Amino acid sequence: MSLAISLFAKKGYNGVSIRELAIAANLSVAGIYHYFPDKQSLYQEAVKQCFSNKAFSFSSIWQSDAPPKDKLRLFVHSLLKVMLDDKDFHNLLQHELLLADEVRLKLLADNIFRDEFNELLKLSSQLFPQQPAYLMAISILSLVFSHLELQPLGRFLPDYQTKYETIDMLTEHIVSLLLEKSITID
Amino acid sequence: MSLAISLFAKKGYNGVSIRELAIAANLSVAGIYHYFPDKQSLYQEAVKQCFSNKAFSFSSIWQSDAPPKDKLRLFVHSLLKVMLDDKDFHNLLQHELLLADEVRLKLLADNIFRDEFNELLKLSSQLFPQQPAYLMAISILSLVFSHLELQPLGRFLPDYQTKYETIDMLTEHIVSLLLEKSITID
DNA sequence: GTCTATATGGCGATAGAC
DNA sequence: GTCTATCGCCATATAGAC
Repeated sequence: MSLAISLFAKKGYNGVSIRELAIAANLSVAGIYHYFPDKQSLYQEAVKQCFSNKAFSFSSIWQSDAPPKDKLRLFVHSLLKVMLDDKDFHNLLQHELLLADEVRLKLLADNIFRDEFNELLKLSSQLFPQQPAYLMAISILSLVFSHLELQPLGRFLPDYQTKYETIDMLTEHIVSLLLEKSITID
Repeated sequence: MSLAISLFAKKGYNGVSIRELAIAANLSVAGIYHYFPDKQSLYQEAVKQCFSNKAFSFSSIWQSDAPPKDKLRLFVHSLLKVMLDDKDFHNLLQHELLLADEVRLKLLADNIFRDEFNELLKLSSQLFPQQPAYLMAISILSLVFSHLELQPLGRFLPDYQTKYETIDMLTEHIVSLLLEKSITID
């Protein structure tokens, strides 16, 4: 199944055939249909397993009594690590966002993201009381998410350096961007 | 051709058949092959046209003598507007980032994004001298990009309000997040 | 449970008339 | 330039033996 997840993550639903999945599973095509009624079911099971495997266990962060700023740093670092360690998760999530199937996105929101997002909302309202908590939480997620998403393109943009892809540098940048006053010249 | 762009943006390369494209173009399948040697060429032409249509004409912003902070606000607002006005562009870009074809991403970087990104780098180093310009520029793009990308999911998350999707509210949030000191409680 | 064999249909692409 | 007709292939899915 983990091979199926990987294939769907890399090539998308329409990019993977039952034949490929059968080979990856060391099974004949008919063998696949013994376990799943059709391709859609297989795909949805793959997504479900990939996402719930995470279980997004950031609970130790939320439960610690570290100061909010440290919690933010830990969260950003952990999220970056989860995404970098499991590119399949990142890619599958992007595919699901693109498909934008309302039913499946609602399941995702309720089952996978809801609790973590609530904690992130709390943290946001503590650290950034002058901003709407919802927008602030999305912004934090955006910074992590999109930095990774843009990396394949960024490698060809001016001023790019490989060190900008390291997890520590990204964490430091994102956290200080969020927390430190910018010294601006008007 | 704009119908082809729309189809590819919504369903991805593998999700659209030549037959669909033929119907959309009011042509027979063979008719399509009079103009394009194969499906790949048609797709690449669609991408090219969709992206260069933008030409990303933010030049008036860069050339103005407005203070840097105002330029930032104008840029964020304009980029949000471009993305919201042309969802096909946004979706097609996401598909291209997911495919991560090195050759095509390099073309994209060189032909479409390079000049605008250079301007954004300049602005970033003016406004945020304490941050690496590259990371800062990517962060600005990330905030715009991912807020939109996460909208379909965000609608099912706690604390969501429809007003958070308005272009003015998003602009205000992103700009003030970047420019204003956060009043944090340790 | 897993296989071979096959049904049925859509796919990308082409031939050749007009 | 645009069409109808068709090719060969691969897709999803099923039937039925073992």
